[in-house]
Amino acid sequence: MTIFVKIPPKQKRRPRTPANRLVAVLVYDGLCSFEYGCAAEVFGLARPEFNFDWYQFIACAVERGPLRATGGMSVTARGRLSDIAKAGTVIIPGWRGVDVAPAAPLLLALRTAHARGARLLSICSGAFVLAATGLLDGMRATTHWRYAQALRERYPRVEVDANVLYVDNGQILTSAGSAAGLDLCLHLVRRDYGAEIANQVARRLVIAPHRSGGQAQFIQRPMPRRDADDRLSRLLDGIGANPADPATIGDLARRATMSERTLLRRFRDATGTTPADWIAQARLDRARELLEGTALSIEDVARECGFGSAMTLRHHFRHKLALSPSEYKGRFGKKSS
DNA sequence: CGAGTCCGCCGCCAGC
DNA sequence: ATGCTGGCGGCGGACT
Repeated sequence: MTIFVKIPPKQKRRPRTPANRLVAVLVYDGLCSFEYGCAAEVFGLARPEFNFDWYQFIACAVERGPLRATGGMSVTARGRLSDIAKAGTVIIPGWRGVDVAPAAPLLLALRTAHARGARLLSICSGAFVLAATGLLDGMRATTHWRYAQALRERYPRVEVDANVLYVDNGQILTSAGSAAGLDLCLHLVRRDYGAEIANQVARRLVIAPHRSGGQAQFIQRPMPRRDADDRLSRLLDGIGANPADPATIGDLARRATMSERTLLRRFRDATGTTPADWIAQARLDRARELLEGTALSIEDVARECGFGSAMTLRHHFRHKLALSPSEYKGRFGKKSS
């Protein structure tokens, strides 16, 4: 698998606050609680750890409450449809059914928001609502793989790609099923505030490091590639495939055909971290696989995944996982009889 | 744990 | 001017 790195268009040292920080999330009868939760978790929590303004968050309902939500709850939203008119970002967290046509006032509100320049995001079956507005016509989009065929049939002008986590069309973004909504929301944070801030949000979410080595957001996209990004993408690809490969910064820079200084900068822009830290993370991932799935000794595992010695492996394990390799093996490894 | 060495990283600045 | 690049020097963390 080849991975492609999405680099935010422009990134400064200081976070770039989006002009309109109001995020409106649609609440409807039959609300998908989890998809809603993804948006609320990323955009709706207080973040005192940041010394700059975070997003404002408002839940908007079309119908009068209380409304049903999956999981046996009923909810009432503070906001109304009119609040969508003020939002800089509108999120559709799923939809109550692929056969249920969205009400005309909702579609109008979304089209108006789009014309005003607001960004529209859908999670999972929320793509059906966006498609109903006609705004997805001629665009690439995605949805939950279970609904991809239905979306194609109902909206043949939408180019449905079921093999990606999300699609970023700039002003309109769609994501695949359920948890891919988190990836998309984090992607937007990355666009707005940069990779480092997005990583901090991800860390607080305690998202499994397996998804991306715990750092950057990858998009698997069979799209026209950006040549400028290609060199770095290839490099990250190589590190992931063979983390044991010992390489100095100089080696990496040569492989990526850029100077060391530029590599460091581009690396941070794309991943929010440094090469050494990234490689250590990749090696740790590899070490965990080996500890889980093989009977190799700690010493062998250390050698195999590129740490110089068992001591170094222990050090990184302690540091990143607050656990020793042998504890990890005992807990997650194969039963040794 | 500490001393010594190494080098990864980043601020700064100059050049294109 | 602006934006990106690359070289230099130094600090601090990592490895011995």
